[in-house]
Amino acid sequence: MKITSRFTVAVHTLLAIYVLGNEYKMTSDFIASSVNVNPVIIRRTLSSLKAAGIIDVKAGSGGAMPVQDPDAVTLYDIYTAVDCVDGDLFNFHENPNPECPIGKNIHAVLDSHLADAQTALENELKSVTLSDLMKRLNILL
Amino acid sequence: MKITSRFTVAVHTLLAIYVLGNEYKMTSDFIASSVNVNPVIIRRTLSSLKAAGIIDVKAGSGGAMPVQDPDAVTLYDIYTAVDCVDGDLFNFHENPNPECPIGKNIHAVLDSHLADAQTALENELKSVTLSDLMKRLNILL
DNA sequence: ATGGTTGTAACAAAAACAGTTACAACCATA
DNA sequence: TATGGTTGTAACTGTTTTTGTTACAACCAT
Repeated sequence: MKITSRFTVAVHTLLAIYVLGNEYKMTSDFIASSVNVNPVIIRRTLSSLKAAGIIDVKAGSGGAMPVQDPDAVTLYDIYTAVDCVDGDLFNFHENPNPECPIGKNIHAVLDSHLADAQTALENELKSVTLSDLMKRLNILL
Repeated sequence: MKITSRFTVAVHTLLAIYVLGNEYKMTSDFIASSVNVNPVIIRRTLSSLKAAGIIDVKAGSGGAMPVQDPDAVTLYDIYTAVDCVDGDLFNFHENPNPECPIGKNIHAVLDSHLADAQTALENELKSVTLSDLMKRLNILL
């Protein structure tokens, strides 16, 4: 089980737009060649990021550009923008037996702990901004 | 994306064994009817939990029983026992373009943050023991 | 020896992801 | 206003992962 690569592709895409956007026109073809995937994958990613209000994409003339300040965009925002997880992170088996004392109470016993774990993950993602990544990237360049 | 139900099935299975094990013989059929899945699913779960040293399973005569103290078994132990995640939780797209400044450095920029998020999740799972769940369950019964 | 059980292989079905082709809609600009 | 490059999206394929099922040999207390 892994969290879909849509997430890291989206981060990669945003870094390209925010860091290289002044130098180059950021078309889906350009970004696709940096990420090394099919341009359609990038267009889908751009659609999601646009719907989340993080970037803008010019139809026709082409090119993606920043909308939000990179300080305001966290990894969590990107993670939700590309729908990595639909609601609960942990999967339950359906219809446990209500006749059984365990089956009847398994949700009551487990749910809060699983929610805590998911929240811990998400809080960590909220603590990192696009701006943080850009600073780190600039040191490496 | 969701974490496989093998995990919650395994927790359910262990609660059954630890809480009802004195009253009933815990066969795969018995547990399967509480969880409401095919008995083979439970046998596979029991195999994993046995391999992790948490329980013992009697072939032939049948029945599963506790080995480890419930205080010593955390949700994380169960999570790893059933292989919810193989190594990294977050998936990367393969072979980003090394000619591109972003592609070349995307791992250096992202990896540690993703590892932190994964660790936060896992630490939360480590903080809950089977014993905690049993106490909560006893209140509800 | 037997009856109920485990362990596991083999396979089918379903769901999620990833990748691809195709093409209409769009728009700066020549 | 025609054009060339681009986006947006539908439709489809292939792959992988997960889940469910049947089948049966090996096991063992009685």
